[in-house]
Amino acid sequence: MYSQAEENYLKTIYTLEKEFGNEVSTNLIAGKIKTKASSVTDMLKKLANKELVVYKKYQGVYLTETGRLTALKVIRKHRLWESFLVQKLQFNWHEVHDIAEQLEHVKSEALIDKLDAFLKFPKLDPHGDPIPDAHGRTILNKTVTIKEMKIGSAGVFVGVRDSSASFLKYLNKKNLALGDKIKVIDIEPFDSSYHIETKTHRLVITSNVAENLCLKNVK
Amino acid sequence: MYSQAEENYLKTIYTLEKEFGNEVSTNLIAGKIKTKASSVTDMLKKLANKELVVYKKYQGVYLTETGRLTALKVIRKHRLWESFLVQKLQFNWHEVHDIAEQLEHVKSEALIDKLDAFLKFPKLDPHGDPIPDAHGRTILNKTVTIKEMKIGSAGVFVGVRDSSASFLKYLNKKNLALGDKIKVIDIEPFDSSYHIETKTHRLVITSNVAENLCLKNVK
DNA sequence: TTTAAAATTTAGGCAACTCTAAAATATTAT
DNA sequence: ATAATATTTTAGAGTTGCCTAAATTTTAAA
Repeated sequence: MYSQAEENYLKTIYTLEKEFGNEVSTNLIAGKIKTKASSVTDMLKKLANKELVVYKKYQGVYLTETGRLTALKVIRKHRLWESFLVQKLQFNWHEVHDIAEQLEHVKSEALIDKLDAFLKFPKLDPHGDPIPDAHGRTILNKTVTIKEMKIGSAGVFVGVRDSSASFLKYLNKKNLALGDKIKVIDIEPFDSSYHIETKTHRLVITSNVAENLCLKNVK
Repeated sequence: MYSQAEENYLKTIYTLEKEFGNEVSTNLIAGKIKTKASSVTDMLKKLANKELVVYKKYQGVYLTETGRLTALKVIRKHRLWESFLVQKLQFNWHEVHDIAEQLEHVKSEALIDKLDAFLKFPKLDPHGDPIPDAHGRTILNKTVTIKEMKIGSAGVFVGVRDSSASFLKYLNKKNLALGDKIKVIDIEPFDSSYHIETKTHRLVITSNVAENLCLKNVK
């Protein structure tokens, strides 16, 4: 079993690899988890000893297969807990991150399997990110932003590009929630604003907003 | 906020106070949480500095009001999580303790309040122990063992006196679960065994078992 | 009431994880 | 190519929570 600190490093390295390509630098990690570079160096040595990462002094790190799988298991737990918090406990999706950050370190295979079943094996979390299965596999998560859609097409709102608190609050205010079916009614050529429609209401969003809303199953 | 270790000590001191009266000894605590007496001494000093316990060298400890409330909040979380695991995730009640032991340390008032609501504000956990409310208050938990019941009376099975794994397994095998309505059909004077009835079946239990099953709302 | 046994505390140390400050290495700009 | 700058590592140290071994205090027994 790995410590919470180790799990956090692995998860961080995993997401940084995705974002910036392989070979993650010490400073990048330090920035992400708000520690000092020297602390990161210490931990990287420890992870390298356990063969969870490949680390060469001054050259950055990347995950081994074991490291990647371990990271994915933590991410799986994080996203399942987030789904639980939103779907079952009625949290808003911008409130759940810090809580899931703690829950993801609870150790029990049985717990996470049963939670998965309880939630009916969701494939995407409330932010629209894919939930890895027990083997670390995820579905292809082909999403399209509203900006890429044509008039008359519709899809299911599954995620955002910008997950800043302010943007998430904007969505709440406008009554746009994950899982909503959204249809593009009209596109205004003048300012490329979008007229969209949900089950309950219609509204106009700016092009800026349109490129931050991700939809699935667009037809 | 208190560390996990601190919370565990407070919880342990609370339950030992209940079981053995005030002024809990170092060795008692050490035995309960499987550490050495010297480690306990270290921690007691720390807790005393934070005014969570009153501690006099060689004289044992007892909780302050703050300490007691903090302990009760941890116990509240533990029991709510146990209820969740059994009621929603279909765990058996003898499997949930170790998982709840981890979940009880997750920090979030909102989380525990929403969990409480999701479970419909239960008053007793799966073991029949009372769940403190946010202020540390519990319902009077008047229970009666089968041994104390008369022929023809019935009640709701809410807890056990002996919560050893082997006894809990026995109950599972006999298909006796928390929440079952149990009626006393007959008492055999010869060996004082009890003939009891649930919604689904009848069985005979020894006097030994009868004094370990607690029922509520007995009429 | 003195002594032997049991319980508790102190002293010194270890492991995990963090930090600051200084040293080493890499990168960039001239 | 070399100097200046930025990045990374090392060295040394602090905190939490645990340990063992030795010293102290309490308790129970003779």
